[in-house]
Amino acid sequence: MSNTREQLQDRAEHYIRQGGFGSFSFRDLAKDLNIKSASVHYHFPSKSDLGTAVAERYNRRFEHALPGPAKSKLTTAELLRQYILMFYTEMMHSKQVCLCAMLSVERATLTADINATVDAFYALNLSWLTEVFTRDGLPKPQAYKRSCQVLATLQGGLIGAWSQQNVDYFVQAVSGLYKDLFAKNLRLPKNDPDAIAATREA
Amino acid sequence: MSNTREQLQDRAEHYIRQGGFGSFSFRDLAKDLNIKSASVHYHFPSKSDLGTAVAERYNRRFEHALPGPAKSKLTTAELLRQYILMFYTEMMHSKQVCLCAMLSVERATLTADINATVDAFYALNLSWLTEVFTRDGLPKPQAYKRSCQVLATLQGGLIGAWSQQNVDYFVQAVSGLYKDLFAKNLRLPKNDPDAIAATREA
DNA sequence: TCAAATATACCTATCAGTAGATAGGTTAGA
DNA sequence: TCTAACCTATCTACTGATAGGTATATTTGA
Repeated sequence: MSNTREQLQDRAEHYIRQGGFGSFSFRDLAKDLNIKSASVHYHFPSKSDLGTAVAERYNRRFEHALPGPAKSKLTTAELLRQYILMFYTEMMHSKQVCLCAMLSVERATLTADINATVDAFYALNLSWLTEVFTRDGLPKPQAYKRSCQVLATLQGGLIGAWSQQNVDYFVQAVSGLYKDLFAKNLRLPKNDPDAIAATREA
Repeated sequence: MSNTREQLQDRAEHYIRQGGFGSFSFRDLAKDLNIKSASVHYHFPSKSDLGTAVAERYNRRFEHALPGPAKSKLTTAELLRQYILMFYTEMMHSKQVCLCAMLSVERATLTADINATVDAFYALNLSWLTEVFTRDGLPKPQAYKRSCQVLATLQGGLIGAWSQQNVDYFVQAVSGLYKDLFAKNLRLPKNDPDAIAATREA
């Protein structure tokens, strides 16, 4: 796997998660890597191919980072906390929004390939969450309801925080949710002032 | 106020709420109204002007639709139900996402004018929600936390439902939230099968 | 072993299409 | 006669994409 190909995906993901799929061109990517736009087409024949590759890579990364709920000895509350942290920390130090939240919004302008990969993201997350909630005896319909609620709050929190350039919005939204679910406070790593400042300036 | 100007905003809002600000051109609008793109520039000199006008109009509409919490004799639960319904019904029969959720996501590519109007949307909603929650004695920090949670869930729910073309995702997420807040079920108008089918096909 | 063939990763040059925007002309109604 | 609301025509900039060339490295076969 060539390094260039990976770097192109890195840059594309960066652009998508800041301004959406339409916010960058092959020439932008080329400039970033000091190559020509025709060379970008060598690695990804079409922009849809690139978008699909980036989204698939994102899903794989997400899937790999999810703690296996069945085998895990962690409590449900702790599993959920780790799940929330995945969103939180990535936002904190990459100052970016969930890739699939961005692509969700642009759905009408994207190719079927990309949309299918975004669909897979939802399926992946909802099935993991449902599994977690079902674990301690919650009936499947309730577990599914909870899953939708959690994912919606997380994505909505990210988008609102990004829009207002205020990480606290995310923290407030999610800690409210967590308390409703587990009747205890959500512990998050201390708000790093540098990261927040960096988010503001971006 | 010319009719054309209003129609242009209607069409622009429609495009934005389906595919984002970058998903349409002045030529698209011109075609929709059977005029020329130069005439669109007559009404809105720049695309930023148009975007700002559309977002401001959206805010005004939202503000007007919000029931005044102070004077209202409705319970907090009922006020919230009505608030939720604003998002729900608009999604149901316009098959579209919250305008500001779309614009939030594209923030990095938009002008300062548009972004300021989106900021005003969050301020407007959060202050209304906070006022509602404060009404029955909830301390301000808790009320604010609730407000972030509610708005995040609603916007995240809309985006997820739009992405998956499945209204039920929104309903699940929001009814979960509502039950946490008021310990009773959220009553929503029956899912209109036609509207859902229409959403799926779009 | 060494030349021929192939593959990889880039390049130049260019295409047709579309974008937002502007200058300046036309028309119809007050 | 003035102005609002359109028009034609055109500009520059940028988009994704393609054709075809080059240099380097790797693999293959006699």
